[in-house]
Amino acid sequence: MTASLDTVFAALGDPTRRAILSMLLEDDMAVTDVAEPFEMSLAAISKHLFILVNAGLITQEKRGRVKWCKLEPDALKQASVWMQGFGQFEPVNLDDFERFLAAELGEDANDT
Amino acid sequence: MTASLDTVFAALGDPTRRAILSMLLEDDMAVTDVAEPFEMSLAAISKHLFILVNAGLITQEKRGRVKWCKLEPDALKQASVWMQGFGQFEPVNLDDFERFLAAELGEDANDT
DNA sequence: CCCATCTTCAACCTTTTGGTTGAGTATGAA
DNA sequence: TTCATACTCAACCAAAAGGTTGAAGATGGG
Repeated sequence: MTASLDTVFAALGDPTRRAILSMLLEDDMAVTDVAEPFEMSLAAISKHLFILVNAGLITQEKRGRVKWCKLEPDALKQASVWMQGFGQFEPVNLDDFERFLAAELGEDANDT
Repeated sequence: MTASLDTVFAALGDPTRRAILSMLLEDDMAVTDVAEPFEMSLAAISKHLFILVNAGLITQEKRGRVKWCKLEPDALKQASVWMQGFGQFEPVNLDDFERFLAAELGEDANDT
């Protein structure tokens, strides 16, 4: 909603929230399912999700008892444009991304 | 140095720090000159600069009494790659950037 | 209706963040 | 030497962030 650079970058500054975004990249998820891999309470995840909603990075839709979380990648666009003003980074390198994503999930979202 | 996604995104989450980066885009600057436009103490700016150094977003070099601050745009690359994994944003749109930059400077770095 | 499930709310706690002030260090200039 | 400039350090403070727990609100199922 607000989606200022402040709220977007601040939201991205937390590894739990980045992991959540990565998970939602694969599919929409219910709140409980989002929380499952993490070693923290459901309430804590609920707060993280609220922060992501506030940054415009996800939306939530309640169907029945279940609240579905959906990634909204367009919210990253403004931030991406801001960053690219600092350097001509090669546009989209998905190989690099896959590696970073794997590292992120490996470090932050493991439930071992 | 550390330059994890955590530290980079967290550093970018503060409008003062983003404004500093925008200023350094034009030229290297001494700490005192960086602080000048802001309505906060030099010590506060010094701390912000330390956070930016820690995130790898700037480097500092002391020559004589003066400590020069230099932008290190490459530190944004990893974060940029991460973000681009969430959407195929048009690579570099400097027009958009100029507008956001102007808005940022107008809102955050005014000393009226 | 009764119960289980999904999610949030409220109160609380600890740590971090972002700021202040005053003193201290290092350097250059006269 | 003496003084001003450039910057950081240390102590402190208020507010925000990130977590907990227990209770409560919706909703669907039997």
